[in-house]
Amino acid sequence: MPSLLIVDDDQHLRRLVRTYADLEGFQCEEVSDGSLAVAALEEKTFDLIVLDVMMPGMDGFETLKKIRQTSQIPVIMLTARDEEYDKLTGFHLGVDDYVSKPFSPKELMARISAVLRRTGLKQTDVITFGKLTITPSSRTVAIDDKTLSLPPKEFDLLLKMAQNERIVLSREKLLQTVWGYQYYGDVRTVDTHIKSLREHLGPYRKLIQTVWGVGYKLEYTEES
Amino acid sequence: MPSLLIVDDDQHLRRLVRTYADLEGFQCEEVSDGSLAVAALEEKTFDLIVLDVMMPGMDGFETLKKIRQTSQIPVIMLTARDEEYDKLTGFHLGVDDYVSKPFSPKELMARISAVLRRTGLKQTDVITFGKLTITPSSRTVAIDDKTLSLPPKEFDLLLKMAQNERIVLSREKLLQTVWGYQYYGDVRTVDTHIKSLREHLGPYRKLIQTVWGVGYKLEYTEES
DNA sequence: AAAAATTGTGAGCAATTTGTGAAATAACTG
DNA sequence: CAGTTATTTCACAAATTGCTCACAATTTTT
Repeated sequence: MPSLLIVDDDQHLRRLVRTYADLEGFQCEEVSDGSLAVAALEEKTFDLIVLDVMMPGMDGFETLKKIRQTSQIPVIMLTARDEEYDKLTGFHLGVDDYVSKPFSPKELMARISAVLRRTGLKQTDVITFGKLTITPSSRTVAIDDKTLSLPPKEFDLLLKMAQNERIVLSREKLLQTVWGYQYYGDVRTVDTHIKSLREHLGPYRKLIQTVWGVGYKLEYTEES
Repeated sequence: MPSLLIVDDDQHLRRLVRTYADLEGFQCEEVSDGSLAVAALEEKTFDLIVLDVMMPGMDGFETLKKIRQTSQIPVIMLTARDEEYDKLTGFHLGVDDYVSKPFSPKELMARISAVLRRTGLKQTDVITFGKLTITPSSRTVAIDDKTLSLPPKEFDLLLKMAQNERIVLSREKLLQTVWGYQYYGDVRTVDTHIKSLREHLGPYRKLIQTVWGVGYKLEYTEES
């Protein structure tokens, strides 16, 4: 039962979406503006967000920008007019789909299902960045067709960052998720592992970027 | 008596399939969604899964992807429309067959039998890695045309790993599946058997790879 | 430019995990 | 039943990995 967060200032529209989403068996939650949405995401995790572009205060774009700093949750945008689609693509914010108002609830539901199916598939067995491939089931990393096996912690660290591409993860967060919640060691241990992970990645070391004062992130950029 | 796992959110459909499968003498189990299916597979082994594509929550694709991380069990997919067949083939998930709704129970049974015959052959016949051949029916292993017979546990261990090529199996998992669920012995027993299995495999000892901190896997890599 | 804060790095030691041989126990075979 | 083969446990050696710390390098702030 996937969970949905519906973000719209128009209460009628929220209700409409919710009614149909309930029928499809989604677990719904509604908020009336962008900052509430960001807050809700910090509290809970959702499988998908339906986000209206036109809202007073933080509009949909701003909200999404904020959300994308901490999450890669799938997003479907509601736009007032088709023309706004250009903006959506322009911002590279990772919008999974958009629906123009007025829309039929059925269409929206169909798109929600489609996005969930797509993104569900994306959590595949392999994660790829250019010629670097991570395969969790065999716990191997392949670089330029050569496989190498990393030490457990390094592999888990890489995997965690790969699963959160472009999102900065603090040392604390990494310790929590990779090392486990009851780990009380030195935070700088992460640095040491990042270091040797970089060594192991060779030319792909630049995948791992230091975000000064915050933590690390993995980001793949085309290079030749 | 082959065992079947039926995965579908629609209870009527599950019952329908089960009724006919029982008649054919299959040992059936039913679950209503993908995550339950994954859980069931961790508990028990089945000979085949009948998996509906369209399900709330984890859909069939997602579920299969997840299953494929730990198992190569044969799968028959139930699709709502013929068009979805493209997706099935496209994703290289190793779907053994598919049946489009609405289907006649007889057709489904025929396909189940066919898949079991096919894959059954694959399983009972031989598994090959280069010049190493494992023959479950005679419980022998041939290396470079010389057959050798392994002790029971070693053979089962090798077979289990061979059936999960490239997938890391933890000691716990191996104990569960090879030794049985009610085995309470020392986990390190696995190591001992791995050791003597390696000795028996001679030059093919490198098929069995230690995945530090996790377990063992069997992986065949071309070398000449 | 200096100070402060943060990150990179190398090295040594600690801890964990695995390999291995041997011995004890169990199961099987003729 | 005796002898053989399998299985399991255990202890210790070997290997690998993880952790901390000190100091260097870098970035930011004052």
